[in-house]
Amino acid sequence: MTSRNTVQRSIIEGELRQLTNHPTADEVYEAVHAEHPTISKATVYRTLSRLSDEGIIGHVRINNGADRFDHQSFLHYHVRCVRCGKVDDVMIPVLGGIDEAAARISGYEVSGHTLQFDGICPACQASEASTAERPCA
Amino acid sequence: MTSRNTVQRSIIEGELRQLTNHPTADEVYEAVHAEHPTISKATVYRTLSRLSDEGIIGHVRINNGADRFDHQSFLHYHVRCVRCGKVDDVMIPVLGGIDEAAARISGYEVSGHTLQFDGICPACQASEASTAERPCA
DNA sequence: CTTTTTGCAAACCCTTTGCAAGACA
DNA sequence: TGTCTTGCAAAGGGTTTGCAAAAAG
Repeated sequence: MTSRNTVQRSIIEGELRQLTNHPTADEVYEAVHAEHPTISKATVYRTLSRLSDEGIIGHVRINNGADRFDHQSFLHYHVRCVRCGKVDDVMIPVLGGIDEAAARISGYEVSGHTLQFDGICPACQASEASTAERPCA
Repeated sequence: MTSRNTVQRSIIEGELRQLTNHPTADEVYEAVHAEHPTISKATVYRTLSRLSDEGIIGHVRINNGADRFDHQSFLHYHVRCVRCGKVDDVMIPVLGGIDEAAARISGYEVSGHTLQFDGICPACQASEASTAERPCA
């Protein structure tokens, strides 16, 4: 139950703090691995999972794609580009009272919600306008 | 581009219409396979995907779990039991104007959104109260 | 007769797990 | 010490794909 401060843990958390674009576990692994080749993928997955369970980092579950991790752990929403897969924050106000409404209607004991937008990011909009169909960077 | 009316397609669609509990593709396959053993899993996956692309059925992307398909294709929300994995409809009103708000703030061209609640279903609440920790039916 | 769809099996992506060795408290 | 964490590799769940044969229009 007690979480230990291992070398790997602080490296992985530190790396996530640099990667502000909602990296996947695998992207975190690549970054970590580049500087610390001995750290394994399993450790990165396990550590990110622990950090998010402990509320230290955010865990963004994405429809249709790998889970992502977030240096910000408070509740906020995301939009995903259906062309290039990029994920950005959407800082609209948190939906107040909606969990209670859902609980009332469904009979579930509701603990939270996820809201995800789908769309086309500015970069892909631009490249679509000019070059017909090309995935953006 | 033209979608053909194959025997498999109508069997798969018909089966989904019977299964009103947001089955996974694999659950649809099991049901179809029970009566039509020659229909392959790949066909079920491909057909469900086509039907939902064409707006004939709904596609429910679930955080942390297999995609599900829905005999209802209009926009509505879902709640998922974190204990047993059950998925139910949550018939609260659709969030009006929220896509536009998200678009304004993010710069994305927003095409839609997904809202998913997490919680504990009535059955699991009951079994939790009595028998501590046991997944519900 | 042309194009889509099927069935099969293998491939694929993302993630988790068993286990023995190693690190932390 | 006693327990948690690591690294490795293998397994796992869910889904997609290449291909040749079959079916639809």
